Amino acid sequence: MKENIIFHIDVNNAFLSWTAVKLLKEGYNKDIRNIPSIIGGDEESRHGIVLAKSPVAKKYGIKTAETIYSAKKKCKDIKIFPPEPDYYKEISNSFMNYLSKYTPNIEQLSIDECFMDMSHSSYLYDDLIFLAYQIKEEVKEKFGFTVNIGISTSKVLAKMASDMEKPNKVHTLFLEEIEKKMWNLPINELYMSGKSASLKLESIGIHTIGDLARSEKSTIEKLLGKHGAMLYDYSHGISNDIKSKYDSVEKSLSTSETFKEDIVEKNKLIQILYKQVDNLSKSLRKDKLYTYTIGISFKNSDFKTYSKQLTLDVPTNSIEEISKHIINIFNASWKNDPIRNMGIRFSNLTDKKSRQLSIFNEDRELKTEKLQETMDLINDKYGESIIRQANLFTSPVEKDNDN
DNA sequence: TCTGGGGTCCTAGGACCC
DNA sequence: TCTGGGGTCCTAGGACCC
Repeated sequence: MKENIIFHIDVNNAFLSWTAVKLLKEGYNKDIRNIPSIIGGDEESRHGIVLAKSPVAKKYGIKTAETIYSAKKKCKDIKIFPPEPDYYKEISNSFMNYLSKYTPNIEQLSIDECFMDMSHSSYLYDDLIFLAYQIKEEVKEKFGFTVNIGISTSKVLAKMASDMEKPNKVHTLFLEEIEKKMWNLPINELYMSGKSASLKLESIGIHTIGDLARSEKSTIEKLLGKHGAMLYDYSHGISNDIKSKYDSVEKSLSTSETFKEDIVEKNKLIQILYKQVDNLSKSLRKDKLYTYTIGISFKNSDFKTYSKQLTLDVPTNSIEEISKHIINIFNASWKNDPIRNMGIRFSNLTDKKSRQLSIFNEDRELKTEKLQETMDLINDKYGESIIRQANLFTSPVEKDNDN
């Protein structure tokens, strides 16, 4: 039997590279990959974090997800460019589409990375490494950005490999290489060993991936539970179970928004919830899905988060019904505190087949669904939601507005 | 002029059942 | 006065990823 061969392909500084390519195409005189630059959200609307950085910015110690405020302190000449999500999606799609010509077994892990299962390709082993170099060059030629390609026999090792030296590199990380190439890395560079797990591991003297690999699995499991057992296995290159977000059916849908200013008015919050229900339930209906569980989450001015959810007996995707529950959940959970960020989430999703219609309401429900479908169609055609439920326009009556 | 948004999975504790 | 044990479902919160 042939061994598994997995490629992990990762775009170098994806958002920044993609914006760089776009700017060059538009005639911009600089390649922003070669200057201290970042892609960052708008500070004014409190979206001020670093989404991607150039290698030069990295040299200043700027990290992804830190505040733009602090990035500016590290480098006062930093150039900041806004993210362009629609453009990124477009370029990601054509990139993935291009890669899929090499294998049908391609698994997109996020907007800028994927696994390619090359096990059943007709290429010979040595040719596969050559092929990786070829793909890397072709991508650069065709799209104008560079990638890293990691090659191994499992997803975890392929992912660890593509993360090694950047940019524009191909790395292998086969089992016999992990001791030399991976065990000397600090523990927080192991995939899925984040801040919390790494800190706990450090506390018992585990500083490198090798330290973890040489420890007792049972000790790690006691410390970190199931997650610990998984990390231990990862340190030995065992496991093939990174799950793909894009291929499988969605397990939950959510949306959330950070406000320009904290909101304390109940009516405003409720209006925002209605808007979120309108949008998110549309995705539900578009995918022909129904949700059992509906929830709201809050982040207040102190950055504390809390949430409340409700599971229904009969799943739904009706804007009317979801709105009704959302209001109840809101009333039962909002602590009257100033809210910085609020969002809703649908989970426990199901498709129509497994759904049980309650017998008595079946007729009415089907009619409502038909109506909703028609409304979605019209709204799709004319852009914005020109037809909406009446309750989206009228402010709910609130008598107790004093506390 | 601090700190996004969209996901997945796990855990601890409570309710409820037999 | 006593108060098992196994299972399922649900909730809230948190860790982790890009």
